[in-house]
Amino acid sequence: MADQLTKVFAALADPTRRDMVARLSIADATVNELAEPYEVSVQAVSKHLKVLEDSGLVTRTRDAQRRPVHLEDNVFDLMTKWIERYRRQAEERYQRLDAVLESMDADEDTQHADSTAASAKESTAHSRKGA
Amino acid sequence: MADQLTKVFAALADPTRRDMVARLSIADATVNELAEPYEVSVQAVSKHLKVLEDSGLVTRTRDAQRRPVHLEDNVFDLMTKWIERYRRQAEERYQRLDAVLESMDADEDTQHADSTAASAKESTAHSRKGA
DNA sequence: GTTGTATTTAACCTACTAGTTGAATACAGG
DNA sequence: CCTGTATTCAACTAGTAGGTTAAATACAAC
Repeated sequence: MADQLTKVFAALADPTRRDMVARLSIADATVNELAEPYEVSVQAVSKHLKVLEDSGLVTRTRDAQRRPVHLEDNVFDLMTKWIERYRRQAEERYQRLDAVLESMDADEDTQHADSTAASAKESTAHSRKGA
Repeated sequence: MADQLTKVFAALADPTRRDMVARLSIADATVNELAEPYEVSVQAVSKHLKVLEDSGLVTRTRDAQRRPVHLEDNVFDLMTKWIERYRRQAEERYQRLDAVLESMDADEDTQHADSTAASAKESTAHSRKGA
């Protein structure tokens, strides 16, 4: 019932499932092959795959009694689009803020910064590294 | 105890929290401001913020009795790096597969494709669109 | 110091998640 | 047809997630 973005993020919020995705990025694999390196039961892995499948991250074909699992790389776009949208939004905002602070720096000798400006300036120290 | 990638994906696997992140990308906000548009209690929003904070997606400063929430956009990099790594891996693999299939297409008139090749070829139909 | 506002903590409930084991299903091969 | 292999389904359990209300804390302002 949840939208796909919710399902995809939830699917990847599990280290075992992320590891499965990592391995599937190299080659398709069957349930048993995928389960082999983990300590959990094959049934548990089958459940993980159901979650990944429901999220659209993988699909399964049929090959006799085997169910090869295949990674659907296009689903990644859904996430990156969401992430990039708000990252960009945030970055733009910080750029505007930086511009304001720079113009305040220019005045610093003549006019002393009040407490509001000081705290606003302090808040730029947080995460500006990619710049 | 979970690693940050797990926490970040889990944090974003909730529509309310994603919406908060979206709003915080535009401007910092207090708990009450954030809670206002949602139907849930302020306490519930406070919990959501704790999850976001534990994941590193937001930080909080102090301003009298208020606790302004601030989005840490650098955490997005963690996700995009993970995603891009495996997307690239998968894409490279498909490119190799496509190359193999193209060379098979070249032979198609003289030599009929066997069932293995046919099913392999069919599997390319899945998600090649960004190409 | 009492009152009002912002926020967190505590205790509790319900639903879901990830795991288990055991049984069922589907198919291949002798 | 029987056996082995691959996978799923069913039923159960322990832990966690997201919500609630009530109480506690922190601070401002009068």
